[in-house]
Amino acid sequence: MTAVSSPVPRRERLRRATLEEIKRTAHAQLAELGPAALSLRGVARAMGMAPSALYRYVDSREVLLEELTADGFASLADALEAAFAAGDPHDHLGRWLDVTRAHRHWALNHPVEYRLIFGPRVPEGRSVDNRVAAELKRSVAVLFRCMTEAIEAGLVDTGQVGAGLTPTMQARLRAWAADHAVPIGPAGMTVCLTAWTQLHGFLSLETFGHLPPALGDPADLFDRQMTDVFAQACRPRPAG
Amino acid sequence: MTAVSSPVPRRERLRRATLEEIKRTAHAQLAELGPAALSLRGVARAMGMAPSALYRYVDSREVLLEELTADGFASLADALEAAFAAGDPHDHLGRWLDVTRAHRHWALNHPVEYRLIFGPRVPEGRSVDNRVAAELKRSVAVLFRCMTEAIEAGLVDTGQVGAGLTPTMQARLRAWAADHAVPIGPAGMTVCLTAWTQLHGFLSLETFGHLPPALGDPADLFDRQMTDVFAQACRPRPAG
DNA sequence: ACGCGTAGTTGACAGCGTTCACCGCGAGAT
DNA sequence: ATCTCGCGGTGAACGCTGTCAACTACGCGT
Repeated sequence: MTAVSSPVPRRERLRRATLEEIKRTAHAQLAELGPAALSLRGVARAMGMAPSALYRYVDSREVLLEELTADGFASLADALEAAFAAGDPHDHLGRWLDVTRAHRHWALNHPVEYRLIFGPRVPEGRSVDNRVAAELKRSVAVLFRCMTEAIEAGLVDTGQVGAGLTPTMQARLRAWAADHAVPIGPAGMTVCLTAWTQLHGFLSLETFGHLPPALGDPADLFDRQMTDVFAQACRPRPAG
Repeated sequence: MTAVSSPVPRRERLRRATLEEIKRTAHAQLAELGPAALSLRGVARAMGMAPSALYRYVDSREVLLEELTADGFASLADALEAAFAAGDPHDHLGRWLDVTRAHRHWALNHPVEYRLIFGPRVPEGRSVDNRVAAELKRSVAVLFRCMTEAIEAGLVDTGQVGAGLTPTMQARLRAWAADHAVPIGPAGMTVCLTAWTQLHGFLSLETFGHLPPALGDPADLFDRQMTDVFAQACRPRPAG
């Protein structure tokens, strides 16, 4: 604040500031109107500038939404990492519950963002090889870490879990793990994937409004499912 | 065709025909452009009529999409019921796999419809107490039936499953079961819910493009998860 | 002090959902 | 057989959207 020499040349600083304001304003509109109703003109109107001026900062409406999606994933990843860091490193089940509950609470507290980031990505192509993929990777990495540490602690019967997978699928899982820099084999990845699909299935049904409203707050159902999916990984498989 | 007396008074027949054509055309546009890009004007253009004429048949674009959503659920429910009917009534695991595979194949073969029906429903309200809810109910009812028959066959340890649920949640589950006319208790509903969330979590991640493309076709991962979720229901719970 | 790049403006184009006023034909009633 | 009314359909219009092009003004570096 008191610095006479700014590290960034002021011009760039102002640019970043307005870009930040654009994203803030867009986020606000998103939160109260939903992704479909977010309009560049509305953002410009709220900011008191001409619609076309936004194009100095944003390539298109789609790109802006993509940017907000990446921000959403980043926020989720932050929440998960915080829960992971605050958990007891020796109580693997407890920390797993902490992290998954954090996931659920983030979803419930950021319903529109959840819809945005976990809703259907645009049809085909759009190889989101950019920040979106990176932040998504960061958030699932936390879930993976919970499981890998449980595996390293000897809680999971990885031998039986891996059985029944085709070699090609094992290779693919290995590649996926390598892409996440997670030091586990196909068996561990299978456990992770099961946990992730279970978690996401519950939350997407809940936040997308497909669970009957009469169910109320299914917090204990969620806890039970998350406990079960963890516990199941810790036992030898039934013959499948 | 040869009838001289039409049961419906011709006027109504024509009306239903064009309405059907509207929905067919809209469905085509939906399949190749996605829900966001479906436009009434486009439908009218493809049908060779003025845009405003559509409003004689459809209240609004939103209502048309709702109608297509209901059709999608109906199509899914048909596929599930067919798989259920074709399955061996005594091989509960086999039939469960048949039904869930049918679900997955429907999702893969109707990607846009899947996004439409299982994507985020519009924010709050919109209590879709109409056909959408009915057809959704019909499709989950098939999954429920697989589980209830397995329970009736004595395959599931319902005693232990029900433990750990709060009384209010048990009551809600009971109400939900009653709403589906499914003769099972809260324990069975918990199993059903777990199976459903697992199933939907996998498919939504897959069809919404959140699984890494490097995974290829995760058919055997899907089979394993569906087998596990069924098998887990058939064993006594770990202490949770 | 000058010139240039950059942020911002106005204005326009095409497309969208939706509404309104009008029009013609076919069916039902007299 | 004629009259009338309603229903399907048209065209124009409004206000909204994303996006682009031409133009202006200001501030920075030389």
